[in-house]
Amino acid sequence: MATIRDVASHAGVSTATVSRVVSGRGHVSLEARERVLAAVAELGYVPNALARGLKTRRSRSIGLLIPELVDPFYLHVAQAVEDVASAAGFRVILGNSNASAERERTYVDLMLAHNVDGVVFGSLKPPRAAVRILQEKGTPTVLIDEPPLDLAVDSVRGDNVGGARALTRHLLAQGHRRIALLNGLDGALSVEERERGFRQAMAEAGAPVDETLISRDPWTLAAGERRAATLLDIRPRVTAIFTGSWFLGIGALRALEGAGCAVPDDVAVATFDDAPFAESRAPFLTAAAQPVHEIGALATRMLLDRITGRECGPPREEILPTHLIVRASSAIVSLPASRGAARR
Amino acid sequence: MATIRDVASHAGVSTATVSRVVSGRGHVSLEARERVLAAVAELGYVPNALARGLKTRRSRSIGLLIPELVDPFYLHVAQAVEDVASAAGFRVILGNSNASAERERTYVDLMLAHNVDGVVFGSLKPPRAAVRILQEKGTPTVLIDEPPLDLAVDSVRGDNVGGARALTRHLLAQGHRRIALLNGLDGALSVEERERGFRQAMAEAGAPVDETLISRDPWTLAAGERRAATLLDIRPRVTAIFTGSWFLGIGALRALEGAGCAVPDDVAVATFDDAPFAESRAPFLTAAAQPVHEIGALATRMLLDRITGRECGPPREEILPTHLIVRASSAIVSLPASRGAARR
DNA sequence: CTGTTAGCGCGTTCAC
DNA sequence: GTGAACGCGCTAACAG
Repeated sequence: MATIRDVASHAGVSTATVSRVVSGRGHVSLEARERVLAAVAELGYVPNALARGLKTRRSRSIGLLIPELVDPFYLHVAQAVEDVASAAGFRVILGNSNASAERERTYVDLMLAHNVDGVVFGSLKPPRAAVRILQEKGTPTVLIDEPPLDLAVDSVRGDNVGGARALTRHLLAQGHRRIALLNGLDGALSVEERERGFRQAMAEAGAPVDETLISRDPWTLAAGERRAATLLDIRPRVTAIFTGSWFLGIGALRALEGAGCAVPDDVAVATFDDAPFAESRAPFLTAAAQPVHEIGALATRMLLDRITGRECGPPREEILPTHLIVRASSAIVSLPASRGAARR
Repeated sequence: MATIRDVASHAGVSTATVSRVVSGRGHVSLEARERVLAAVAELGYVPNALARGLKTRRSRSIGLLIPELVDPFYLHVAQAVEDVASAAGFRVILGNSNASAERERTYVDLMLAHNVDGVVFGSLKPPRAAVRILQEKGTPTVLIDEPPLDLAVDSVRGDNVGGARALTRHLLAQGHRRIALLNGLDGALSVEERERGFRQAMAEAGAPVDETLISRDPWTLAAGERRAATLLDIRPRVTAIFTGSWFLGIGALRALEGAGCAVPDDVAVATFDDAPFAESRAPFLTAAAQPVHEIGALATRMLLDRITGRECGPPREEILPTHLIVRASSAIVSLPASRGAARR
C-alpha cells in the first residue's frame, strides 16, 4: 500500500506537493504535477481516507440508518441516497436498525466513530435519544418519515394525510362505507397522519368509523395477514380494507386469498406505499428462487473468515441450490401448491 | 467530541490505560477500570474509528459493491450482508455500481481509501480489473454471482444450471415445446449457465431449440417488455417464455398483458429469481405512492447542503405529495375478463 | 511555487 | 499494573 511518502520520493518532491496535486488545492508547477501524477499511476497510490479524515475532521461519508432495507419504501430511499451521495463524492455507510431503538443507538455511535459528516435517519419511532446525540456532536441530520421532534432538525416525508384521504375517498367513491384501517404501531407520525387522513375523508363523506375496524400492528406481511384474517370474522363484514403500508397490504391480500374472498368483488384493498413491480395484473410468476439470504450471509461469513485469518486455504467456490416455485404464470392446475413455498 | 485524552485526564490515568480498558486488551486494575468507565460514560466518549484504523491498519468495515440495489436478488443479498457484518461488529460501506465497470473501479478505490477489511463484490460482468486491484492490495474479496475468474478469489452463487434446468423441465412437463429464453447480456456467468441449463433440459426432452427465440438484453423491466413484445410477433408463436431474471419476467408479463395474451393459457411464463411479494395471486394493489426516490434524494441533498454549509438556516420540514394509483384491488371496472376467470 | 514541521486521535512498545 | 513517547498517513501553517 503505497503512501504519500512513497509517491513523494518517487517523484522527487515533498509530501506536501503530492498532497497539493492529489487534493487539487494550492498551486503546483506543471512539471512537478506531471511527475507526481506519473508516480501516483505507477505505484497505484490511493490516498488514505482515514488519515485524511483524521486530519481534516471530515470523512466525506454519510450514514444511512433505516429500519428495514427490504421495505420498498426504504429500499428506494436508500437507492436515492446512495445515488445522490456518490454523485457528490460521498460514501454511504449503511445501517439497518430493524426498527430497534437500541440498534439505532449503537449505529449512531458507530457512525460517529467513523466521523460521518452527516446522517440520513429513517425511523419508525421518533428517535429522540439518537438524534440528540447527533446534535450534541454537531452532526447534521435529516429525518425521514418523522417530524423534526422537539429538536431542531431537518426532515422529509410524504404527504401522509393527503395520501390517506385520497385513498379513502377513492374507496368511498367505489361505494364502500364499511372500511377497515390496518395501520402501523403507535408512536410513528406516519401512522397517526394516515389515520387522520382516513378519518377526515370518512367524516367528509358522512361515513361512520367503526373503531373495531381500526388496528395497529407492526409493518410486516405476517402481521397484515393475521390481522386481516381476524378482521374477516367481524360481522357485518367489511367491504374494503385500507392498509397503512405495502407489507400490510400484501398480507391482507394473502389473508383474503386464504379465506376465499374475491378481490375486489368481495373485499377491496388499497394501500399506502407502492412497490416497483406492483403494476402487473398478471397471475404470479413461477420462479427458480435462489437462496438470496444465504448467498449474502455466506459470502459475508467467508469474507470475515478471511479477514480474521480463520480461513487461509485456497479460494472456495460455493454454489447454493435453487428452489423451484410453481405459480399461476405457468401452471394452470396447481393453485394451492404454490402457497407451500413460503419464503424465509 | 471527547478524545481519549479527555477521558484519561478525567479519570486521572494515562491514555494508555484508557486504551487498554476500552479495547479490552492488557491488564488494568479494577479500580482504574472503574474510573475509566465512569469517565467514558460521563463524557459520552466514542473511540475514533479513523484514528484507530490508522494505527491498526484495520477498519472493521467491509465494502459491499453491487450492480443494482432494487434488484430483488441483490437487495436480499445486501440485507444479509448487512445483517451478518453488523452482528460481527463490522460496518458496511454500500456501493451501487449501476453495472458500470468504471463505477466499479471508482468504488474499489474509494473502499481501499477507506481501508475496508474486505469486499463483497457482486457484478454482472467478470470484474477482472477491479478484483486485481483488490488482490494487489491484499484485500480479501468474495465474488457474488461470478466465477473466481483466473484470479484466486472466493465466490458464491446459486446453482444456475440446475435452476434453469428445473424451470425448463417444469415448462416441458406442462406440455410446452416452443419455449423462448429471454436472457441477460453476454459475458455474465449466470447468463451462460442459465442458458446451458435450458439447453440441457430441452435436449433431454428431445425438444428442438429455435435459436431465434433466444435473446440477450439488459436485466431490466423495460428490456424484458420490449423483447417479449417483439417475440410475440414470431410465428409459430411461443407457448412459454423463460426469463433469466425477475425484471425480465415482470417485463414479459407486462408485454403479454399489453398484447392481450392470457397467462398462462396463451403463453406461460417462468423466471429465474424470486421476489418477496411475488407470491400473491390477487389482483394488484391500489396504492398511494410516495415519491420514494425524491424523498431519499431530497433528504441527501439537504444533508449535503448542511455539511457543506450551503444551508445554515432554521430546520426545514419538507412534505412531498403522494400519488394515487388505482388498480384492480379496489376498482371493479378495470379488470380484463380473461384474467378474472383464471382465478377461482 | 515548494519544503519543513506539527499535529489529527489512537494503539503500542518500552521503560518504570 | 501503569505512563511516556512514538508513529500510523495525511493536511495545514508557515517558511523559504
